[in-house]
Amino acid sequence: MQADRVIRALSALAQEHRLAAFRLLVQAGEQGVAAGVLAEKLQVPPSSMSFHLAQLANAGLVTQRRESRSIIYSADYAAMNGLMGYLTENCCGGMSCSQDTECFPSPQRKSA
Amino acid sequence: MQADRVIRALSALAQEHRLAAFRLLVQAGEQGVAAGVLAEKLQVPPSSMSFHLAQLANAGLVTQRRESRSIIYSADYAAMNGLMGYLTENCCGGMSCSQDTECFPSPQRKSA
DNA sequence: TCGATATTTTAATAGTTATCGAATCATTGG
DNA sequence: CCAATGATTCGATAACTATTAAAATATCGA
Repeated sequence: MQADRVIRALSALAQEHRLAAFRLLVQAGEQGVAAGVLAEKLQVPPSSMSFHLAQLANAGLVTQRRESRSIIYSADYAAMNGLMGYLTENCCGGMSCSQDTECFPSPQRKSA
Repeated sequence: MQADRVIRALSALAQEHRLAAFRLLVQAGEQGVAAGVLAEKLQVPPSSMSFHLAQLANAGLVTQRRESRSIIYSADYAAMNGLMGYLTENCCGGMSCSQDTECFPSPQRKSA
């Protein structure tokens, strides 16, 4: 992951509502959560939520799919892995048990 | 680490010059780097560098000490560990080899 | 003490981001 | 097709962030 993408990902997460939304999406897993549900859970008006979700999508941290009238957002674990990898490599002295620090519903290790 | 601190840390790193400065500080280790040296390496005017270093300090990611005329900045590995821990726990599904994902010149594991 | 060096603070300005109501677009059920 | 539902886009505004020259502060060496 190159610095430019990293900065967009960090900016995307560096905001109260977006960090909260992303956490919920991570919890929800592959299944994802509808935009309206996120707005309600976070007590944010729909247009604001939409704005924030667009930022997360632009940073590549979430994907979206339409399901009937709803638009369902899901965390992109590969992108988050990429971010964590960059931070570990470049901002952490390169430590951490390198061979296996993956975020979870990633290719391997399908979780519960 | 609580969400508020995490957001300040993420905001601090979500900027070209600050991310670059922090990377240099991580590389430099305990020894640290003077503000002026950072300004020169990053090709940023001193007053701008100072502004960015203040943001990093405010986020708790760096510490500073005076050494004669210079002010030496160093990465705070514990803070970075805290950030990584939060992200792993809350934004990654809680995976990663939890017992040992420390950034390096932390208490244990003194590095090369 | 004076001048030079290293850095921060101040202040003005430009640019970016957040907020949210209203208008718009897409999908569905009747 | 129409009304209802779920979501996004638009547009105005407020708040914050970045940039940098100039002034101020701190330390040192002579």
